[in-house]
This record gives sequence, structure tokens and C-alpha cells, in this order.
Amino acid sequence: MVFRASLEKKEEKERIRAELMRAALRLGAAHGFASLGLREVAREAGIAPTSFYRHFADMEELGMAIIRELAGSSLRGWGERLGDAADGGERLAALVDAMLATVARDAELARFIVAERVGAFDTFRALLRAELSQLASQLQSVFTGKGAEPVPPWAADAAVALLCDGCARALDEAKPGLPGLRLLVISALRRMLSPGERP
Amino acid sequence: MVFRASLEKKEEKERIRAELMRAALRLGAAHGFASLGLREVAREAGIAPTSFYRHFADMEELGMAIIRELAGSSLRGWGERLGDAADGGERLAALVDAMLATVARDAELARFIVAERVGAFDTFRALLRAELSQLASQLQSVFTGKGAEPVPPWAADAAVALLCDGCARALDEAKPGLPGLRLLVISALRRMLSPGERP
DNA sequence: TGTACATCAGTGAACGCGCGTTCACTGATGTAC
DNA sequence: TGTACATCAGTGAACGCGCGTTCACTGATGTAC
Repeated sequence: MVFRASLEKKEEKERIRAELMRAALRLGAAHGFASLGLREVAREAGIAPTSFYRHFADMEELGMAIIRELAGSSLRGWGERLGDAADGGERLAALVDAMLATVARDAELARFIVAERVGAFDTFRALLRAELSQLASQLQSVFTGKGAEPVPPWAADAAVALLCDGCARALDEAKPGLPGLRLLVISALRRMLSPGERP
Repeated sequence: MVFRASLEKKEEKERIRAELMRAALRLGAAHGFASLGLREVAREAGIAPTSFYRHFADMEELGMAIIRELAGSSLRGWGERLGDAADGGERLAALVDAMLATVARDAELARFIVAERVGAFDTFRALLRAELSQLASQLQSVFTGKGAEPVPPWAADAAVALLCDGCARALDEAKPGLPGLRLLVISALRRMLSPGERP
């Protein structure tokens, strides 16, 4: 009973903390994260402005939590999908599908990732670069293992950049389910990662 | 005399207008364009807050002017350098050098371009996409003309994305003159645009 | 078991401050005749 | 040439408003004994 009550209290705090992150993503997708105010986010999350401080010291700390927790788990999910598939072609398709699934399921988070990756906030760029470099490492090892010619690190980095660009383009598509973009991104990734392959 | 005086007055207005754009780029590089206020920009430009309205209706209009005038002319410059060089390898080097020259000469503008290309402001994204798609068209025609295999449009778009990613990476480099990045970007562009070439 | 105390998430009042915008005004320059 | 008027970039005062932050408080939950 004591443990249960304790869990409920901590869960409630965690719920509000998550709500603050969601509120920031929701508002940030519309006007940009940099333009958000603490009061604006608290209002959207349904709490008093002063309660914000029970969870984060300021907006920058909130943004860092979004990157480490929400963006990080999404990007790690992409990497896992990459390892699941069987051969090279399927692996790239699985990776792109994971990316497109994030766009479909959580467009606000996807916008945050592609925007802050190159935005004005140094801290956010550094954290996202660290997350994305892990994906590049996975790409490199997965695609080097099978073929003759090893994938150079710069090609893996370029592939990640192409994936993020595809993510940004998917966010701007009028019809989200349009299959054209999916194939274009897969083609670009294949060209970058397996330049020696010819049909 | 009448014409000369008229020119001087218009030149002075143009000078302040340009100063407003520069001030916005300077401040935006530090905190993000979306976070900028009209008063903050006017202060940085050395004019009274109310004078801002003599040039732009609001911050969005200022941003659109930055894209159309400053960013547009820089990007058109990249495309011109692309046409100048002789063969394929030199052309890519010239393009990347033009991009790196923009980073060196005007890092604030470069940051604005790469950030707003994928930022939260729909208007800015659309305008920048239009500018960059011209560069993609030039890439496609230049690299299709010479070889056997035509460059598909998606590869030209991907090359532009790689160039912008290289621009963002150059902005984050501690040592700006470091030649390593230049070669990496050229390699990625070559792989994307001439997949059939083998030494 | 009950009692007394500690912890801590959420709150409302209050603060000083900078914001975007309006308005009427100044003064230099351009135009008409 | 001079004179009278129009234009218009820049300005300072003023407005109401939302901001970030502080503070002391409430009340539910956890802990000690």
C-alpha cells in the first residue's frame, strides 16, 4: 500500500512532465521551439506557470529532455529496425519505413528533430549529433559486413543526412501516405551506401 | 542635383533596411530567428523601434526579404560557380568551395539558410525550397550533359541536401579552414551524382 | 496501531520588464508653378 | 529664381499585455517511532 501510493505519486509527476514535453513539441511545431515561452508551454500542458519549475529549470532543459528521451528513443528505434531486416535492400526499406512511421505517428517530434539538428541552439545540435552518429555507425557496420567494399564513415554520415532530409520532405508532403518519396529516399540511400552494386 | 539628392535619400533608406537584415541574421545566429523581437532587431540596427515599420510590416516580412535577397543571391552564386569549372570533378569542387566561402564570409547567413530550410516557419521553408530547387536543376543538367547515364532528379535533390548538410557541418567546425570536410562533401556529392564512375 | 514530523508537487499573488503597436510630430527632400 | 505645398523616414511618448521569476502557502503522501 505504501509502495503503491508512492508509485502513483511518482507516476503523476511523470505524467505531467511528459505532458510538458508534448506541449512544447505541439507548440514548437507551429512556431518554432526557440520562440516558446515557459508560461505558454505550462498553459498548454494544463498546469500553473510556477509548476513548470518542479520539472525543468528552464526551456533549454526541457528541450534537452525531449532530445534525450523522446528523440533518442525514436532514433534508437530506427536503428533497431535496420538490424531486423534480412538483406541490404530490405534493410534500407525498413530504415526508411521506420523514419516515415515516426513522421506519421509523431510529426511534431520529427519536426523538432530535423529542425534542431541544424538550428541555432548549440546544445541541441550537439546532443542530436551524438544520437545520429550512433545511427551512422550502425549503418556503416551493417552495410560493410556483407559486401566486398567497406562503407567509408563519410558515406554513412551522408546517408544519415539523406535520411533526415527525407524526413523533412515527408513532413512537408500534402498527402502523407504518398509512396513516391519513400522510393526516392531508398534510392538515394542505396546509391550512397552501395556504389559498387549494378543490376 | 535633384536626382542626386533623391538617390542619396533612397540610398540611406536602403542602407538602414540592409542593416536591419544584418542585425536579424546576427542575433538569429545566436538565439534563432524565431525568437527575435522587432525591438531587439531595431536596437541592434541602431534605429528606434517604431522606425522598423518604415521597412517591414513584421518580422516575417523581414525574414522573407533575407531569403529573397541575401540567401537568394548567395545560392545563385553557388550555381554560377558550378557552371564556370571545366569538368565534373572540378565542378563539384567549385560548388563546395563556393558553399564553404559563404560559410567563411557570412556564417550568419549560412546558419539562417540551413536552419530555416527545415525550420518551423512554412513560408520560409517554401521560399528556400524554391531557391534550392534551381540549384538542383543546374546540378542535374550540368552532370547529365557530359556522361552516358542521366542524373535522375532525385539524385540532384539529394546532392543539394548533402551540400546543405555539409554547410551545417562546416558551421560547427572548430577550425573553419580544415580541409577534411571539403573532401568528404565532394566525395559524397560525387558518389551521388556519378555512381557509374570508377577509377 | 496511532501520532508527529518531513517531503514535495502544485498554486496564486506579486514584481519589474520588455514586448508590439498607435499616434502625432519633426525636418529633410521632392514637386509645382 | 523663389515660394508654397507634398512626401515620407525617423522619432518619443504612451498603451495594454504577457513574460520569467520569487515567495509563502496548501495538502497529499512518506517516514519514524
